[in-house]
Amino acid sequence: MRSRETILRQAVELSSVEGLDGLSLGRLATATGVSKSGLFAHWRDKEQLQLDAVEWAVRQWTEQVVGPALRAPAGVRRLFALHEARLAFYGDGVLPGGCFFFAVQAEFDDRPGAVRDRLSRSMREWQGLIRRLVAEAVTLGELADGVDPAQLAYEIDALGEMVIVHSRLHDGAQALVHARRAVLARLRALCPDPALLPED
Amino acid sequence: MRSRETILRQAVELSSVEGLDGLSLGRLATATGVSKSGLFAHWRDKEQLQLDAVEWAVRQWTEQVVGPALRAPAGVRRLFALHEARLAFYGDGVLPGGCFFFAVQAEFDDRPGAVRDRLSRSMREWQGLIRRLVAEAVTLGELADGVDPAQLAYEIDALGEMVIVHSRLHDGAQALVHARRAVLARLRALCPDPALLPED
DNA sequence: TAGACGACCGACCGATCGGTCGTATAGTTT
DNA sequence: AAACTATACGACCGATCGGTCGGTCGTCTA
Repeated sequence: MRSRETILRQAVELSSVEGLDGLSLGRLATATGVSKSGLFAHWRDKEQLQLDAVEWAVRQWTEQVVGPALRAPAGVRRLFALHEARLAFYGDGVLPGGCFFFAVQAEFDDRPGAVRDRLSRSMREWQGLIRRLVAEAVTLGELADGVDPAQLAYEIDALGEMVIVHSRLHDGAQALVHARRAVLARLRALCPDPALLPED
Repeated sequence: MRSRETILRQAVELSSVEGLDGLSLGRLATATGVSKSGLFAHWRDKEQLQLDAVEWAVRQWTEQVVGPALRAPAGVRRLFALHEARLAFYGDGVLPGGCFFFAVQAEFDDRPGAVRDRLSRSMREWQGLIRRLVAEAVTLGELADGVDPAQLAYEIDALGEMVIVHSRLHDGAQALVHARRAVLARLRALCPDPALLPED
């Protein structure tokens, strides 16, 4: 039996090009060396496979972005570590993780269903994580009082997310630099202790 | 003959849901009251229709976002006016303009072709416009010297663009407030003359 | 060793896709 | 009134889609 893992990875890779709904089960089958009906032995229908593919992608994100960041010291350093881990994930580029999420959420945000619900849940968790780290940094006194967690979380998320758009159309490396500098400058301006963050 | 304008508007509207490539010519035909073969009397093939649909959407953007902003006084006020016009365009929501661009660029950025080229050209022009307005504001002395136009343009564009993502998953109105406040605070920090920008 | 079972296959189904073609019709010209 | 032209139509094409079905083969168990 071809490993489920292999098939899901391949599904995510194909979906980052042709979309999760535009993903052809026939092409996925030949790409993984399985017959099309072989796929239906593992998944009831296309939607179940889509859900599992999203689940797999979310796990990659959690393991490679959230996990490493949580190992950084709590406070503003952990917040910036999360931002940097995300940029590193995008910068790798080999894994279609970044563009997968970007493409798929744009594809499904207008269409109700289990896939959209799963995606929006994961996005809400991501937003909540950033907000929580901001609030934590404020509590620790590492960010100025009066910082609105929701406002700052929006800014950090936006500055990181747009790397995806820019990296395709312009110079991807430059977008990463811009995204890093923007958040770094923003945090340094709000952080009483300059030693907690890198110079540049 | 049904007006080309009507058909293109309908095409953009449908594409914002099912994607520009996933757009079904059959559904577009019935939605506009034209037969499917009637569409082929106006456009050679699907790609030409897609290109015209993108062109139509770009024109909407130019007329409703770029145009009004350019009527504001030059300098940092024009820069902020551009940001506000964009947010207003997204906030309207009736026109699927915002999500159309977002969905379509995510759909085509991996697939070479005339549509992708047209989209990336228009995005490059958009980026260039912001950069030019930043540089202009610096020249007029309305922004601090040493401001990197490319860096600031990235930030303004990112903070505005993410409204699209957030408005679907969370509270859209709140995202608009966050985006407006973020850019306003950033510009006020760089602007020697506080009177040029609104309080909040 | 008999048999139950899960993985997998090739062939096939109805539906829908983009696109073509012959024809009917309305309006204009002669 | 007859002839011509532009426009749009319904019917149809091959290809591809998601999904089903009958059946094969290897493995594990009683």
